[in-house]
Amino acid sequence: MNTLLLPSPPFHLRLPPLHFLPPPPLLRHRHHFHAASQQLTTIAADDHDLYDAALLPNPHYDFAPLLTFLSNHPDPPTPLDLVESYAAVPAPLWHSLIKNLSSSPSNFPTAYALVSWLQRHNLCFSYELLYSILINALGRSEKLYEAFLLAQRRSLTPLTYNALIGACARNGDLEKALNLMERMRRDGYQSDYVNYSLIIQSLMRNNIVDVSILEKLYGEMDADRIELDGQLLNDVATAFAKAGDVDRALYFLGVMQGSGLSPKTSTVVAVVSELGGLGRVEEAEAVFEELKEGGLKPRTRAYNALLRGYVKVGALRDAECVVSEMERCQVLPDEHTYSLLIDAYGNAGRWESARIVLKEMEANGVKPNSYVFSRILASYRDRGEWQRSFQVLKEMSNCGVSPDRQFYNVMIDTFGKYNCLEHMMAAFGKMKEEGIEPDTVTWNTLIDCHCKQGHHGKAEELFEEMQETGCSPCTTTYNIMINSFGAQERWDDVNGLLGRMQSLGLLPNAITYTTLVDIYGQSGRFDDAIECLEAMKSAGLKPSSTMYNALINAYAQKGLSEQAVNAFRVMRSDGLKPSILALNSLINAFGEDRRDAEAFSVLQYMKDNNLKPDVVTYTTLMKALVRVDKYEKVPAVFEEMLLSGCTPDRKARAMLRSALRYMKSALKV
DNA sequence: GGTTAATCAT
Repeated sequence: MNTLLLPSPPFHLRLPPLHFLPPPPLLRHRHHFHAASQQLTTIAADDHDLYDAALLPNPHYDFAPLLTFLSNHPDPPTPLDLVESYAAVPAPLWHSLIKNLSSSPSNFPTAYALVSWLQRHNLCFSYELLYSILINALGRSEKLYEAFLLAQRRSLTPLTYNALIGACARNGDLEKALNLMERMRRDGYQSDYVNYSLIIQSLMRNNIVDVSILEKLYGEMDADRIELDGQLLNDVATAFAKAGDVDRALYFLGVMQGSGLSPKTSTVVAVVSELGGLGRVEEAEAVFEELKEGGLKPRTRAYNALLRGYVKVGALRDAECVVSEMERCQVLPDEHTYSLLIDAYGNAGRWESARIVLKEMEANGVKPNSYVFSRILASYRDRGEWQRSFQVLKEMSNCGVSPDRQFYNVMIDTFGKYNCLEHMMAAFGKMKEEGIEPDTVTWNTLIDCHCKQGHHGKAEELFEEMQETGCSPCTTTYNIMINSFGAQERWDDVNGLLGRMQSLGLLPNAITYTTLVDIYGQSGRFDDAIECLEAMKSAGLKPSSTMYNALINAYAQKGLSEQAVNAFRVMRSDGLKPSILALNSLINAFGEDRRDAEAFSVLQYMKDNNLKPDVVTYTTLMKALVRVDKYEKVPAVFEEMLLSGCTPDRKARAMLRSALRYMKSALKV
């Protein structure tokens, strides 16, 4: 796993101007971190000779009699001469033998018997290492429960901690892995870098990366000065890309380049895809070009990532170019390629072209499936054209494709988001009629849409029904219900939900805490709100700007400008950048507190700090003026908004109109 | 590979 052993890079990334970032903090001490905990992985990497030696009949030691004896008599006494014949075996040979044995699940009982035997006769050193080899092997063969049993028989040491964390991460039990890591840190040990890789990989497995967890992990790695090897750098870069922090991801690509490592294609693809998703197509293209210049042939997934960007910004010509380049390079388009292309035509209102793509798809032997149609439906939903649902459904059946669960989930969400609760419930009924079992996403969508329309009673009924039909609520479900009970100021029920989460072992996430801050803040319970903020910090989650925004907003709406400013300061001292959202709330706070001059000084602050004021900024400023009866100053603000390139929306125009109305009535008097 | 939850102006 040493970075020096990796092949030299086939290409060098030239990155867009992002080199304002500080030098890599994690690479300063790469040669200093060699905790005992790493021995486990070191054995795997470095002791090939010994490892092989243990497989073969050893010139000095024949283990066969011992192993035969142990598999027949797991519970000795062992004849003394048998014990003595192994007294001089060097420890590394035992380590290798156990590792070799436990790599095959059928030999596991023998491996375990051997470890117990060695300990009983005190023939080896570092039993912790032996046990961690066993735990590690159990984790690799999906025997997490057995791994825990084995670990719990003794107090946890760095070696067993690491083996157990690895076992959890490999088996997708992220929560247990994180809890163990936390305990390990509290006990004063640092975790193995391999475990950081395994945990980050497990974090990415469901494709949505929780930024707070990632930030927390990265903070620990930084604090512990964990060495970032090639694998971990790739994992961290990919995770940051998938978490939406593409600048961080680009930075780690740069770090790899600087250390002479080549990023994996999958890492580059994740970055290109994320850049595309953010509409940063020039950068996406630049990184993609680097991939090609390095002599690597991009395949379908890489092209799809680039295509995503062009579709996102509506660059239809560029999107078409990508597809023709794929043809030229004989890279076969897949369902994803086609569905992106269909998205692009759909977004441009070119339904006919989209239909042609569907035909082409069939002609090329890629059968359209529910996935493609759910993408089409989602893009209509995002543009507000929920009526198209029926058309998509018809088109689908023309192609002989039946909707699957996820398609129905999108459809239910589409109707729910546009106030069509009857259509939504009808779709839900049809889904069940067709024998498709609703999942947590289905129920969450149904419940949340009812909450959003203010039908909290129905939402609660659905929450009960969900459980009656045997579908277990997840963290998201609880977050939705906490929000609903909070809106109704049912504080005991909110606590009831939190208690149930805890008894089920569901950890509150950043959204849970933010929701709590929001609902407590909105109803003026600021002490409770701040308590939640503290609880989040002590749970080890990094407070997000969203959370502070919720708090600032709550103070703002009550006209408590001093407290809002204070919350803003605390946010800054936590190292969070002021966002437009937070500053708009601050303007609102001053406005509601009749401090219009200060509201305008926030506008100045935005301009001085290269933050572009938006429609909300100007609308809130106009409101601040109305609040202090300075109607005559409103039109100038509206004017400035237009000049700064903001398109006024309904609310902005309404604000101007009401100011003009007040002016007129003031003139009459 | 697609779907769900929290933050700004009437």
